[in-house]
Amino acid sequence: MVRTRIAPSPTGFPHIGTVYQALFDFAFARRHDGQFIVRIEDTDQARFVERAEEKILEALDWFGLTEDESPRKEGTYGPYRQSERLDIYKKYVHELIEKGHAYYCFCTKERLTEIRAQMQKEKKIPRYDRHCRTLDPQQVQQRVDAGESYVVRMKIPDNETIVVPDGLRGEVKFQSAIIDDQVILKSDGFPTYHLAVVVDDHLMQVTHVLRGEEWLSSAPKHILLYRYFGWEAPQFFHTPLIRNPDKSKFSKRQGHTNVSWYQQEGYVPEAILNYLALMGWTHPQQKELFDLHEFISLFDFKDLKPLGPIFDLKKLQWMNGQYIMRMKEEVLKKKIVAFYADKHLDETIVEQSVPLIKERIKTLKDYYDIAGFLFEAPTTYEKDPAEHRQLVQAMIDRMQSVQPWQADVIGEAMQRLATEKEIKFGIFFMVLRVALSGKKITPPLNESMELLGKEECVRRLQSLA
RNA sequence: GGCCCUAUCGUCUAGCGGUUCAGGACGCUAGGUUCUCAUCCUAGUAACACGGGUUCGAAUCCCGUUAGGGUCACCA
Repeated sequence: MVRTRIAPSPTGFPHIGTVYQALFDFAFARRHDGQFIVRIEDTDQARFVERAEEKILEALDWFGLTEDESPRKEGTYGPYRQSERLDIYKKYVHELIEKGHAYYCFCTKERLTEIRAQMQKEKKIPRYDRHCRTLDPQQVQQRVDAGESYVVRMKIPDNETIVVPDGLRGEVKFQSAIIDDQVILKSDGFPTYHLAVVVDDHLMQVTHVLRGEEWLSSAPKHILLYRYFGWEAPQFFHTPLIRNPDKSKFSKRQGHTNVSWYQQEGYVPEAILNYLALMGWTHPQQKELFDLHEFISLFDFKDLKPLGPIFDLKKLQWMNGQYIMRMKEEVLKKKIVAFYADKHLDETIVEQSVPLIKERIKTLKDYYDIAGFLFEAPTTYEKDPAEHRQLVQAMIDRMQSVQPWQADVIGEAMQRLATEKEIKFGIFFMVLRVALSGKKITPPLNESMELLGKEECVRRLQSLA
């Protein structure tokens, strides 16, 4: 049985990095008829953001990466929100204390800051001095009973090599001597990530843990916890972090990390997923364009490469254009109408314009830039059409006689006029184009004119003549 | 700074000791098609970080250097 999970913290907007992770988890779980879980890691009350959980789940839906179990889809291993599992953690913390693998610590934050500063001054590794590790057990109990504030720390062995098996890198070795006695239960009664993640992954029977590379250095602590509990650890895969163009960790400042940005810019989820899949993974036939279904049938964690890819918006743009181009016209129409919901576009015009623009737009947002003139007459002109008053008047006259008002007939009539006037097509049609749309770049003119209707075309030209 | 990870065109990557003076894609440049733009077609641009080994032979294996990244919290 394969069970994967993402474990986002509700501390902000849905992050594209979370989607990146979810894509692999989802594909792997589907491929093996397993389950993909969403567990909300809300153990940091200070950073909690209202509605963040909801937005993360909505984002997954948008991408078609809907989970099998989560706070909104209770399975048999819930609850799926860590803040609702406090009793569970407490129980396991006590088990660790009883087994002698963890201990109470009463050190104040002030003291900790002090010793850290001291150690840094002495150029030693800044870590906890294990002061409370040797406290008298009876005194400890008294202080706890007296209600004194405490945390619980796990004991790290003195001199041991801890091996972290990583599916992408092999065995990564760490010396225990440099690892801190990590706090596993905070003074507010909440567990830290390290304890919660181990307990939950075990209890929820997660088999494959895919998480960011930033967790690799704390993985030995998790390995230790699994050992202390006597549990079998899941398989770990620490994925490279997506990077900014300057190779630093993908950040809001330099890149677009917020999923909603992509939605607002008119990217389609299929293209984003396809693009993301190509970061660190290669299709066996070197294919670049493939859908989620195909990806599921091929993906394995083992094929991931531990390199930190840079997010290239240009390529995403190209890919988005490819998806739009290949999309069924009916589907594209619906997406455009939905994207411009606030404009209440005339659906018939959108439908008829889709064949004209599908090869010309890279994002849904491009649609109105290129086809907006079909819905409203231009108010500004990229070139001054007033210079060609006479020509415009001639166009109007010729249009009146076009019958029927169809693209090919219109085109023929206009070409004939241009020939008569001895004007090059390029120049002639540019004047007409700008006069009708205000723009130098538009979809094919004849078809656009047919869509606009004779009356509207004439009206627009008359306002200039 | 310690520890850990990584190292092929600007970017994403193929390559898993010899058939590669390194292939594809995006981007960029030039040309063709065309009423603009886009699509499409053609061509071009551009990389094995460096230094040692191992080997008959290294982009491919080993070591070191350098560079980049991650991490060193009662945040995840």
